[in-house]
Amino acid sequence: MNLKDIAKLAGVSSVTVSNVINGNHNKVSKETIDKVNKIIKEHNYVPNATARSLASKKSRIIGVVLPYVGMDEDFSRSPYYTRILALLENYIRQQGYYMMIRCTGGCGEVIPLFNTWNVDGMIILGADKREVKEIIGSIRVPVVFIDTYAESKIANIGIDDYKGGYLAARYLLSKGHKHIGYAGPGIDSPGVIGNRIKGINDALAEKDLHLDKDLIFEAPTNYEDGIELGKKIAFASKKITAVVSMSDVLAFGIMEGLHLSGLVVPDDISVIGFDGLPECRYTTPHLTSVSQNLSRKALLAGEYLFKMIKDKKKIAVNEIVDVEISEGESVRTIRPN
Amino acid sequence: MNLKDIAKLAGVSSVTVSNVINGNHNKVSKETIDKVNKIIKEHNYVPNATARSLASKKSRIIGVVLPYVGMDEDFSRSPYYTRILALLENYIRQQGYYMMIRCTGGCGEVIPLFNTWNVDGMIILGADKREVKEIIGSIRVPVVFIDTYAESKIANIGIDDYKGGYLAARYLLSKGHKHIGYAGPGIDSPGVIGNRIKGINDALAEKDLHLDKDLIFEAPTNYEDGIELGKKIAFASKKITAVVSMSDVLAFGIMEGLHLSGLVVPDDISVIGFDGLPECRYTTPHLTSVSQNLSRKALLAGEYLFKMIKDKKKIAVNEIVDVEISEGESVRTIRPN
DNA sequence: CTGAAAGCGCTTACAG
DNA sequence: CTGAAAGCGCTTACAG
Repeated sequence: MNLKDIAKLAGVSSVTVSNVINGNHNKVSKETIDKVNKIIKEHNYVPNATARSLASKKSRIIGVVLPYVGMDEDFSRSPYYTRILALLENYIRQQGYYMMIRCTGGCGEVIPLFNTWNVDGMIILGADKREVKEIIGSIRVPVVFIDTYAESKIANIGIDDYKGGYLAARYLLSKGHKHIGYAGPGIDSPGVIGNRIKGINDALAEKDLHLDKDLIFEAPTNYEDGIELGKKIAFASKKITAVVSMSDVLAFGIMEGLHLSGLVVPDDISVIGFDGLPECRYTTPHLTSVSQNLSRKALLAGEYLFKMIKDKKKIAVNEIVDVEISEGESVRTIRPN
Repeated sequence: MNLKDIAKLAGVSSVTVSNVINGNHNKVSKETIDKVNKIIKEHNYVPNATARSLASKKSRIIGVVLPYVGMDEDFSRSPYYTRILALLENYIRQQGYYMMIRCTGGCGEVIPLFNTWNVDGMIILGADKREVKEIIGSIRVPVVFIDTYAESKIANIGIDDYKGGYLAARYLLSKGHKHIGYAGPGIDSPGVIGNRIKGINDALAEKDLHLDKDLIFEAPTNYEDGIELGKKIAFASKKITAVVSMSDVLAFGIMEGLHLSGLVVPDDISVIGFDGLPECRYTTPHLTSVSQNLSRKALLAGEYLFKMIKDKKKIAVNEIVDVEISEGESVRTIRPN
């Protein structure tokens, strides 16, 4: 069954059928519309999307790019990406578009991939500054980045990482903690981490404190590395009373590592995470975390993308979604003695 | 840049370029191949996938269908689906195919969707018996189901649900539990749940026990409902000492509900989950669970699908992946007094 | 409001 | 080994 068949059955031309399907109702009479629709329904006809895409140069496909670590990795390692992905799927589906997803180490390799499919737009998660130029230079469709810091004119949806770091440290300080540790990627990483570190430092500085070099624990933000980090922290300087972790998943690992080392959270040491995932409630004690509004991030990403697609012009914008402390029970109050 | 441009630059016909791109090396001389490839590389040419798909009637797209609950739901609610999805993405990507995903309430609505894109194959998660007929009746490409019970001749990858139920109950019995509860979807659901229930009952029967009606707690398998269920269980018959939950996420909720009610797991009550997700290690105590090998399920699904695609014929098969108890600390040993 | 013609960028037989 | 021709199933101006 194709357009021509339907046209023949309806006694009209393919053009007319095409106009009916595409809702160009100003070009077709009411009766013709009804007649054609009836035949379409009777025969369960669905237009061929590849032919449509080829002819119209639109695909209704949105390409979504997720970062991955190695060939054997999969994105489920990161509940954060998973959640965003699910939210985007929902949004894209409700727009009547299709979602094509791809994990990749370098966004460069993804460009030919999506060019090949004439995607109407792309959403790229966690790209770094260097990749951005390569991407926007060679892609003509609208792109929205999530969590990317770049000088270039791009549409980006991020969070207030500085404030996140600041709030985490302030929260711990307000609970009487003075010797605060850091756990996460190398503290000299630019962008996301750099800004959080700055926030932490500024909060500490207000109390004439600073991040002690001995209390900086660097590791990738996943569960397994978290366990190792937890063990290290357990045997580190005795004065440490709290740790700021750069992700919830890392924090889960840290809590486990501390537990395995015989320490109790929060009695012996407090932990605060970052992201505020639903999984924070799976742990005992529940993880206190700097919570970001993922629904809002996904919503904004979708809205900007479709606005660009509909208006056919790019938007340069940097939307910063607010963060807040979501309290669990993993931070204890130290009484000033 | 299109085929024709490349052909012109290389001084050959489009057919020849096409043959080079598609690796029909027996049809082109070595020198021509090199010449054409050089030009392709120089100009960063990528073939237009929609045109290819239209002409060849192959798309290299695999459609993946996930079940969802309501319009506002997203699949991240279920770490189980998320994990499978991530594993499938990895497999599909490594085959050089594209993955298009879709959440849906009824698989019926997904048929026109994927027909429209000429997908080369589909993987459908958690379809129920009634949907199967509708799907296989109206789709011509290879389909692999995951976790589906059906009489029809289909390719399905499942787990040994009966054994899972049996092992869970046996495990609890071996620890001295006699009053065992059930938590999960309605126990008269056919398929997955029905078989697990049967396994539980058979294990209990071996000890002249049975599932007590008072100890059956029905709810959808998600965290929030789990909390409510945990509270109910806490105030249920005093004799209950252990609960078998039909999913890990539900079990997490139950543990939380019990905790909120002042009960301690496993001291006051033991809990065993189902799935064996990595998240089992996030809880304190770690959740003991009937663990299924998700990597293997995804691998088998991928292998069967691509075998069907390559051999161009359907396979009827029901692969049952083994399950085993993955021990955490959420089940206590009751001393016979 | 309706349709004939051209074209989107490929691949598929087929002929040489 | 190479290429001319036809066709995949649509949409896009354009003419009426």
